[in-house]
Amino acid sequence: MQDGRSWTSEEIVEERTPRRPRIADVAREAGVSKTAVSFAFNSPDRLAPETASRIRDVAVSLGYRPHPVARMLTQRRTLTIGVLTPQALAVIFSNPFFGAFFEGVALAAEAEGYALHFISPLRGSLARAMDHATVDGVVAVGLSAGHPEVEQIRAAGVPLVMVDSSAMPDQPTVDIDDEGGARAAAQHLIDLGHTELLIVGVEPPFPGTADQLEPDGVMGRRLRGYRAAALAEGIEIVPASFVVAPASIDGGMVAFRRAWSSGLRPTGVLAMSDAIAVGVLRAARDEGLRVPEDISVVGFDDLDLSQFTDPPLTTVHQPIRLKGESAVRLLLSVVERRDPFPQQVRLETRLVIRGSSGPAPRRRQEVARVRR
Amino acid sequence: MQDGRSWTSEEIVEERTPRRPRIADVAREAGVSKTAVSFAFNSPDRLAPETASRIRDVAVSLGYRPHPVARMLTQRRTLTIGVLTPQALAVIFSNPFFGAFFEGVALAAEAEGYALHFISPLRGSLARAMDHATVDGVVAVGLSAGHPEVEQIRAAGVPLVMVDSSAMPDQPTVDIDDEGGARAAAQHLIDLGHTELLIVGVEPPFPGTADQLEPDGVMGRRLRGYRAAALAEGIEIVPASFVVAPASIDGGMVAFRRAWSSGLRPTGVLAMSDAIAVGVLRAARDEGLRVPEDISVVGFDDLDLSQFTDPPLTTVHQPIRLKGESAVRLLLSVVERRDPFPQQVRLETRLVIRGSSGPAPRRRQEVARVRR
DNA sequence: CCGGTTTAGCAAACCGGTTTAGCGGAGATT
DNA sequence: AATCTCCGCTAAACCGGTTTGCTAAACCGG
Repeated sequence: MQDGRSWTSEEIVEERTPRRPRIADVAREAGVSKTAVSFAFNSPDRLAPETASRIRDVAVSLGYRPHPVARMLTQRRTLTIGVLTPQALAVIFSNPFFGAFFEGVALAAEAEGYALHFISPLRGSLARAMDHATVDGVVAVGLSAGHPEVEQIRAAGVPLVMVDSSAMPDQPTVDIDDEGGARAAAQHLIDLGHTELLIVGVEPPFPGTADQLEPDGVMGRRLRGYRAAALAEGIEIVPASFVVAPASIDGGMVAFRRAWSSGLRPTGVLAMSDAIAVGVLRAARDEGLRVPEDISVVGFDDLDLSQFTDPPLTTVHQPIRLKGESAVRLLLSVVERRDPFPQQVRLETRLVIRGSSGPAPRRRQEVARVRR
Repeated sequence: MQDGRSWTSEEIVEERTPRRPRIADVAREAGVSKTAVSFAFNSPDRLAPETASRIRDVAVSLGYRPHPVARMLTQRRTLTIGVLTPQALAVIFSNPFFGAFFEGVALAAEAEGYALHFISPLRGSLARAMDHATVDGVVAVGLSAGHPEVEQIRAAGVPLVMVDSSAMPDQPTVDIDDEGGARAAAQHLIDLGHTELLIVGVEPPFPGTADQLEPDGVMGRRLRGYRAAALAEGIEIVPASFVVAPASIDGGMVAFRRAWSSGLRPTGVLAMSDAIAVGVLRAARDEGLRVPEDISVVGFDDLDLSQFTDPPLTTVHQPIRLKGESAVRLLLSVVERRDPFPQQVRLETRLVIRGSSGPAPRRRQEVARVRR
């Protein structure tokens, strides 16, 4: 005030970054109460038509939009569903399986007007990430049932649907017939005369996990399916012929190369993911093997790209998009209290026979000879 | 009260679903003020150590966790960044390009402790979706500059970084050297002797858009690159040899088939996306053409899968993940007010020559004859 | 003209936290 | 002993909306 001028608070405000207009600003400008402004937006029928439209005019002229966070607080709903993954999003998004899965999730969510919020371990902690997540419900994918966060989420009273984890009673879940699909895949190779099988599983995200192989997890179920078919035909699956790899093309290549150079000479490979199968395909070819003449490869998932590989991949089809859709629909049914009873959805799988599987080579030498 | 008993309000509450404990509950139970509880969580150093730990004990025994929405409201930050796409998420997630892009986005976001919130047109309206989005900033990808939402977001004071849209002054953007990449691709084919070129562009998401081809958009820039190289060699690109297709394998197949059956006999195809290029590859083979002997195909993007196609795809590499990372880093630098000056980041492209391109066939008949 | 019902709009409470200003008491300083 | 400082904690204001309860005026039929 040294210049003899007095500053009104309004002027001072103008000097700074223009504050986001609040409901009170609109109310003052329009000469009504905050309530009226709120009504103008949410229940215009409680206002005289001309009042409502006048308020709205003032609102747009001020550039006012109700603050979404404040609105969430009072309405107790966020119109957002959380997608929880035990791995970093960066590795999730690189996986075509999740691409398809999220497609289904997005489809069902958008249809009901919900947005998607991805929750992944922040600085290593899923719990910390959950604390920041403003969601009406959560779809957790690939989270093992024993994971500590599960209980935390349930305790927080947030509706939860688990996808592809071991079965949990009184907990909505969505999964597929992993065992049946795997059995069909193994049966297929066995029917073609294969007896030397290599199984490539999916490496669990946390190497440090105590129970490396939960018998009830996805991998456990698939392994059980493979084994069941083999056992029925008297074929033995030795531990050495079961390896794991990251669920990627590279992972599959590395795994096959390692198995091959360790002396294994399978004529049939059962991969628990298409990405791995594609990697096996490539690695096998690099070894000079012909597919399917020298070696057969069967995948799992039936990704879009699997019909375009060379040769097209024989694989176990699972309805990935539908899985995502089902999970969200199930979730929303409990979020919106339409159906408080936890449901368990199990989707079908089926073997899709394409070009990467064929009759086993007559004699093992035939294969061995090829190797250089 | 007909039974002569009086109900305390507490008992009534107990009858219903157990309310989520609030900060006041913890305060009462621990015999302290709300402030103390808040301090126990956020600035424990302002409390006597034993008080803080006692409060925390009470909190866990009650299962209390601060309500994230309430916390957002006071702290004025959501620790979430929004990803805005002009198309439905269901179509976005099916596109491997976005998979890779989101990988980069997720990487940079998670590194700074931010979660991801996807904003897509809700019931057709991006504006409506934005109104519900609780984010500290937005990365908009593929949004044309003229899109009305852009102004709305800026007016709302939400920091915004635009990726792959036409350049906007005083607006942070991230894009790539589309023109240079395209020029290199076309030059490559021309150097190989190709003169009959087919260009397949990416169909814009909104067929109804007035300016189908913004000269400054991604497609406009790439087309300009193709044209520049052709023009320099005196090769003419007639409108008929420029077609568009959805950015998918299927889209590429359909587009090529249609072009072929309409009588076009290109010896070289310039596709503006790898997905399209892969589709072209397949469709060409379906027509009995050999790649690259009869026809060469050059893509754009260099997706992971492009090195695994048959033959491996010659394509223009762009650093997709880096693009996502850069966008988020740029965004966070303004969100966290480290750098208020809008920056424009332009990333390099480079031609990657693989197996899908080769010398043009000697005579055009040579190609025509192949056709059945 | 009167009692009863609608209508239009307001003040205050509330959602569930954080933050500011300040207060009483203990220990240190003069 | 009086004053100062620091510590540990609290009351109240605040973030920006929605919702409840209520009132004054307008409307209505009799």
